[in-house]
Amino acid sequence: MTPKKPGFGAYPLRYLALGLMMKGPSHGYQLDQTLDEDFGMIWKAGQTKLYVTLSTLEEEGLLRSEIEPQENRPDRKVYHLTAKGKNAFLNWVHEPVPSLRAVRVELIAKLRFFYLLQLTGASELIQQQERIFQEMIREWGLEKEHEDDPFLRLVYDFRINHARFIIDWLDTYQNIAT
Amino acid sequence: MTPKKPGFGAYPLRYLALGLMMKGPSHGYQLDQTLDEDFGMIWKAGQTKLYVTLSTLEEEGLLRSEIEPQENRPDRKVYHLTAKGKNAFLNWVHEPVPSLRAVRVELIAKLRFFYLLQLTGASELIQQQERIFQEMIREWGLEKEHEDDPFLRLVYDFRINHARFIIDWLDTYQNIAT
DNA sequence: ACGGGCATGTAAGATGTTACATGATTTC
DNA sequence: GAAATCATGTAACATCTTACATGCCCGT
Repeated sequence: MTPKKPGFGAYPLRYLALGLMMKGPSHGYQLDQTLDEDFGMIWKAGQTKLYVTLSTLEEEGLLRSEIEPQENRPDRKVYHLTAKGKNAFLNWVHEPVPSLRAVRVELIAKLRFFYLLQLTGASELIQQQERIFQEMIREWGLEKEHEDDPFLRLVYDFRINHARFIIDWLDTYQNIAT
Repeated sequence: MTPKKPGFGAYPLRYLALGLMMKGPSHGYQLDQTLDEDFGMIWKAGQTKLYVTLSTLEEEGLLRSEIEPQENRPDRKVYHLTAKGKNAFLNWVHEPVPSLRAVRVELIAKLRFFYLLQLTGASELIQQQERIFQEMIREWGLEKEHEDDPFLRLVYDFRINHARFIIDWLDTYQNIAT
């Protein structure tokens, strides 16, 4: 009955689909192409997956659709955002991601939308995100239990430096792109 | 009929389970505890998942089991590696990972096994891995199509530096731990 | 008499993927 | 006449996760 865990794979596609319609109504085939143009380097979704996602989104009330008849071409099913859908997207896009591994795809997708849709609040998002990662670094630094295990020290070292690398990149991004 | 795509979530657990038995036969409950002790900081698997994985592995002929009766305790199902299972583990553990995102969990798990089981070849694995990532950097550097899009430049910058960070860490690891 | 440890699974449910179905039009 | 583009989906399959089932022993 409840979605609970949206699954790592399907999670962003919902929001990518919603986000693409922020510029106006569109139909599956076109969305698939726009997705490839604007997010192709970040995210590859099969065409069919997108259609499935769109149906789901309509069932959930985040989208609504009308059929647009065409001559000499198959009819189009044109979707547009509902208020609920717009809201869901805006909440998502302003929300920092909870983990380092979500940066590569999900956070970058969010930043992409800030850029493409010229949304405000990118700086705030980046700053929130940095604070979250700084807090992780602080907590990992406190873990003293692994002092006897050299392997664990290296793992924590990896994580801490990974987080630092991402924070640095976010700083660079903020300076250049906002 | 064929496994094809093992799925990102289940993939390492198979090999973790096999690897844990390299030290000798063991049963599900114990494996669950060892897994938590040795890999807890890297990987959390529910107890049930492990049992399911063990059954699957036995069906595939990578493990075999005997029941060990106990007094005043439930019987144990003691698994041991078959030749095929041992082989599958050794192949996996020496195989570099294909992507940056697989480093955090999968590559580190492999390195953990080199450490715990005192296997030879860690240096070779690290060097192969570095070559793979260096090749990625080279390819990303060649992508000139995104020169007009400042966002894409930043994304490629992110990837390249991400790969560099990981290569650096691998160097450090190799110097300290091998 | 109850919580925790020991020990193992099954079966159902949720989720994700993709092969296939359809069919007209335009371009080579 | 073959291939690509336009346009959409269904239904089956594969995979993953977890709620639940079972049951004894030990300590407090």
